[in-house]
Amino acid sequence: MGRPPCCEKTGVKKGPWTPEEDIILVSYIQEHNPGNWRNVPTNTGLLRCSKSCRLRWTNYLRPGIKRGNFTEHEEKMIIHLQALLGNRWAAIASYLPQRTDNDIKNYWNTHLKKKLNNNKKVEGHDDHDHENNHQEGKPTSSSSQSKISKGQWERRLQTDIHTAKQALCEALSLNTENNNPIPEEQQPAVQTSTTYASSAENIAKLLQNWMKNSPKSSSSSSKITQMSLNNSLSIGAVSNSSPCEGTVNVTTGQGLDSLFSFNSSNNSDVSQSVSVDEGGNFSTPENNNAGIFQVESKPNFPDFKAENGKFQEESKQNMETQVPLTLLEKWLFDDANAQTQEDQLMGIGMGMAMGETTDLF
DNA sequence: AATCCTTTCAACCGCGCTATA
DNA sequence: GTATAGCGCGGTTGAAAGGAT
Repeated sequence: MGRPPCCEKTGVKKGPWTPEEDIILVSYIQEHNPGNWRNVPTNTGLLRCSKSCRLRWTNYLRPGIKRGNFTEHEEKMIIHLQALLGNRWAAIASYLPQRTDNDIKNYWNTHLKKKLNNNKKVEGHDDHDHENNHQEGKPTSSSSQSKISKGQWERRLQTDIHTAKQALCEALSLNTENNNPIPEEQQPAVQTSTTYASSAENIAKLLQNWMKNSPKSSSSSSKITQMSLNNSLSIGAVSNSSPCEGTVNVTTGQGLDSLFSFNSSNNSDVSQSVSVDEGGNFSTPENNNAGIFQVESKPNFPDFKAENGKFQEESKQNMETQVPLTLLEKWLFDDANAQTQEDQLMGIGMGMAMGETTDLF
């Protein structure tokens, strides 16, 4: 007896989502917040299964998603994290809050894997073991477990932990030490090109029409063109014409402002705790929460911390503690810093675990 | 211009985990 | 302790777009 289907197969629409469906879903979630996906199809009248709705939201419609080309910095982070975590895309995505796990997974499969393979060929490496482990979704460093003794394995495991901590620390510190590490001229066209542009523009048009007809739109309008945060992180109109990229050049109701406007568009993945007041103004505290994307909701704004998944968990934690770093990250920093010197002496710095990836850059 | 091949990525599928009754 | 529902995750698929012949 197999597992029952998540929903009735009959009468369920499949395939690409239309802008109209997107609008229905977005407007529903705007009112009810993400969660309880089971009820979404019935309440919205969408002929989609709940799973499809959730996927569409988390991978596409959710605010804060950056689309388009990956920056060199993002690429580097993905390569590092993939080497450490394996194909745990959701975990990797948690360190790139603007990217979805699906996006990262696709990018890895279509770009980075080839890039690494080419790099290996150029270097003449014959590292099939390493590659196989990636294929199987396991961290590289565990590849030799079966070949080494238990003592060696334990030692290796410890080394892996140190290396992981250090690499994560490095990846995170890239965020904090420099808000915009890539020179402007080297920045990819992420802000000016996106494969989603065409459909996003369709949605934007539909949204504008929809909002014109919406009673909400006339009640309170806020035009957000650009907001420079206290550390040069800018949010808002730096991006392209896609509403999902953070541009809110149209006059919208507050609810939709909050849906589409707080996407950080910088390329360094510096995550910010952004407060939005009732006038649509943004503010950010002094501290940068590396790896955490947090939005403090105020009245009339959807409570995005209630969103499911990792953001909810992390946001909740930060809402409660309001500390600059999560405990884990603090631990990583502290411990990795303490270990750096020791690891270098042991010859197990980043070079060993990341040898082939770091050479890329 | 037509056809075939390759690449990209949105969406689907199935399984595992967790919460709840 | 067990069954069930719901959600999240990773692997895979397939349509569309772009490139090569």
